[in-house]
Amino acid sequence: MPSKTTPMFEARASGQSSLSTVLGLIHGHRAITRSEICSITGLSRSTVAKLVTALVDLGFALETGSEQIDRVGRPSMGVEASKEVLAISVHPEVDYLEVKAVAFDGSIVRSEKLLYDEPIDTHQAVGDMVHVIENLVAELQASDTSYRILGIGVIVPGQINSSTGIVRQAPHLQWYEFPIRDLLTQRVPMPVFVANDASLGCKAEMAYGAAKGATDVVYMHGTSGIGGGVFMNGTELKGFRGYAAELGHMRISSGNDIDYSGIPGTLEALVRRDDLEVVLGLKNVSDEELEEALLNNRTPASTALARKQLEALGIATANLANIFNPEVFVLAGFLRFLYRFDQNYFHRVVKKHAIPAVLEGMQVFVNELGANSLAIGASELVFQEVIADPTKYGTRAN
Amino acid sequence: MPSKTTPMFEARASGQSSLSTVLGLIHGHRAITRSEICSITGLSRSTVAKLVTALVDLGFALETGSEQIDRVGRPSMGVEASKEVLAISVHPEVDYLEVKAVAFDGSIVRSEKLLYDEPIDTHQAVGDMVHVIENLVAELQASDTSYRILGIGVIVPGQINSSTGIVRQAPHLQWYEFPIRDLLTQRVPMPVFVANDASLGCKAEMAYGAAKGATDVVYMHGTSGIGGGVFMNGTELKGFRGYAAELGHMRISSGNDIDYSGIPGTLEALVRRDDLEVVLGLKNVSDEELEEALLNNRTPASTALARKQLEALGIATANLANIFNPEVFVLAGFLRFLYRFDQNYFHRVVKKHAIPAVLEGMQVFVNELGANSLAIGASELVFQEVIADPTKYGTRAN
DNA sequence: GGGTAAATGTTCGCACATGAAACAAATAGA
DNA sequence: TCTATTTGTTTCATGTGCGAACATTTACCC
Repeated sequence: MPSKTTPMFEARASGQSSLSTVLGLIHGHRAITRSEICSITGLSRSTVAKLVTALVDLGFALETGSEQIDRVGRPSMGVEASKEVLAISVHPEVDYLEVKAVAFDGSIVRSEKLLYDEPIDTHQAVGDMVHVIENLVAELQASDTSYRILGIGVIVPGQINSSTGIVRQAPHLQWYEFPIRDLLTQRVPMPVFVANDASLGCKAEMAYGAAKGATDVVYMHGTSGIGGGVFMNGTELKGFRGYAAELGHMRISSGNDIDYSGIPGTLEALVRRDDLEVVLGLKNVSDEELEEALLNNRTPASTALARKQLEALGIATANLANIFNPEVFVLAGFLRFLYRFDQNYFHRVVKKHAIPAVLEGMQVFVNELGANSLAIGASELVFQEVIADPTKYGTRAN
Repeated sequence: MPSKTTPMFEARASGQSSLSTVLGLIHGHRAITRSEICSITGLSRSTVAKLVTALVDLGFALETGSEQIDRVGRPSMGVEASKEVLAISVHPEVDYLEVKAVAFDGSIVRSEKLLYDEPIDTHQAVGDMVHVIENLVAELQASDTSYRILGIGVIVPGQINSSTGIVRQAPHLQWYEFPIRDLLTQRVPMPVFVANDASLGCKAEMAYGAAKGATDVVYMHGTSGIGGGVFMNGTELKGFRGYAAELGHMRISSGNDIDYSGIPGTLEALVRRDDLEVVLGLKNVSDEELEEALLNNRTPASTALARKQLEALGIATANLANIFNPEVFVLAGFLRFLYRFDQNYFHRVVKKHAIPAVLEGMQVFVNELGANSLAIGASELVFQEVIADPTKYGTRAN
């Protein structure tokens, strides 16, 4: 007796529960209509209605009046991500500590910054983080809005084991084998997640920036070294122990210049922000100043250096294109304006070293998101967890 | 009213339907007990019983008498993958065409080989494939066992777009932009899948060989060029258009030697099987002969060359370790004995160029599977499809 | 040899996610 | 105002999968 309903053993919608899927959609779009959810997920109207009501009950979403016009038919009801559900991002750097509260719809609700005149030790770093977080939480709880803070995402410029939450090395901060997650968890009553800065930048660009909508993305972030983030088929490349995507340490030349890890001929050894500052007669300037100087005061020496760096960057990009065949390649940090210095030259180098097929349809972008990109990425660490199991983090877990 | 049963909106077992999961387990283990299925999947005994019965009804599995002893309790019933469910692998090469019938339990049921004295054109290649396949099918259908042939997997030594089934380039075979899948589909009444040889070798080693049980694997296969296969978190790295994992074209040196694609300084340009033959005074020998000569007739010249190649291979391996942080690294083809020539030296080079963290727990293996590895990989193309939707391919799709 | 504990198979009923169908509601356009 | 279109709402049927109770088969102890 064949039936028109669900066939026996039907394959379920891609992996997670439908509740997660729908919550992910709402989060990703910030605002969406119920009918859009139907068409994207393929779920029926009745199911979507039930799921949305459940999410509203759980406090993750709000139903807004239908606003859309100009179309035949009953207008679909809008669903928005709650602005009261928050994650806290924590970003320790050499000369500052920045803590932000990011809402479930991606907006920044609060922001605190602590400046350091001199380097601090790990002990003080943790103390400061806890202190700033506690202040921020108190402030939020005192406000009129009834915020719900679900977790903390820590942005670390270095190698992290994301499953243990231990910082393996962050040369910049002089952190080595530093169990930051456990130390924070002990002192803050919330789940804590730790990730690499480049990985988070990539995540943010994919959610709301240059790589929006793309599923196969390679991201390179140039600060003092060069960090990388890779997403393939929508999921992050983590590797066996979580140390994957160390793109800066790729050896591309036979030269002997060494990078921060002592490896010769690597991308990071060849493409150095410091060298750009030197050739322009600058020291410790901001990205904005360096960009301004590089693009507008072109000298033979600076051009030669930029070209040399662009060649290395192009070779690395081609290698990564051959390896990953990405849809979008994002250049962030100082790579952004190094690329802009002469993007035609860069593309020529890439073309020379990549297999033609992998370049078909590949797009190179610079990062779109500015100062908040890392905070948004860090909030995603928390929100992805929430999306994976909404009932666990919801208000009325009845 | 809280209940002890499934909580509302419970997250379903990782993605697919339970029927797929269980069928995948049976396929992967060849033989497994119902209680093992329970503990691995977390499904209840009653559910597993129902699913196994369904799979037996569908013709994918058999229930065998319980054989296990030496344990308290009622012995669990064994479940085996059917030997009557088949996939056909087709492997065109320059000087031969090999077609095999692979059973759902991984065994090779039939094998046909057609030798060529001289290169053939694409038209003849397709004709020969169809012919050999038809013969094999007729032979199988005439046999006593009632085989069910579910699909064809084609192994191509070159770049494939796996979604369109077009061979972009296979320099060896002189195939360019060759829509092999559609051509075969038109003439053979079965689903046809096409994939790259290295990707299939990797798949097979993961299923039954050196990388068994690993989820994060990088595989390099040296024939004339160097092909690669990468699996991360259990899923294949395909990239945006399916051209990912072109590991041989990674540039690692500033040298000017070019590879098959005209790119200078790449792994493939530096690590060449031909060069090894030349330095040993050989020409067009088999892998076995070359291995024998390389390992047992060591001369200063061959040692110098092998070292040079091992250094390049080591740098590439380190780069890939930094990029992927794999659990297992598999070297196949002539890389297998190049590695064995001096594996200590290789490991020293890797260690020098990789970040220490990514080498923790990383294992380097040579391939374990021999002549049938590609056929098994090709059969997986078909079987994975079957596993994803068992009811579609089952016998009694009632 | 008989009893007991442990593990597994079997059967039954129930929970719940989901779709289909029928109906109600809200819009644009004629 | 009527019609077509689209969406929300309600109700019902179905299939997956769990738990519980009971049956079966083994090892082990006396």
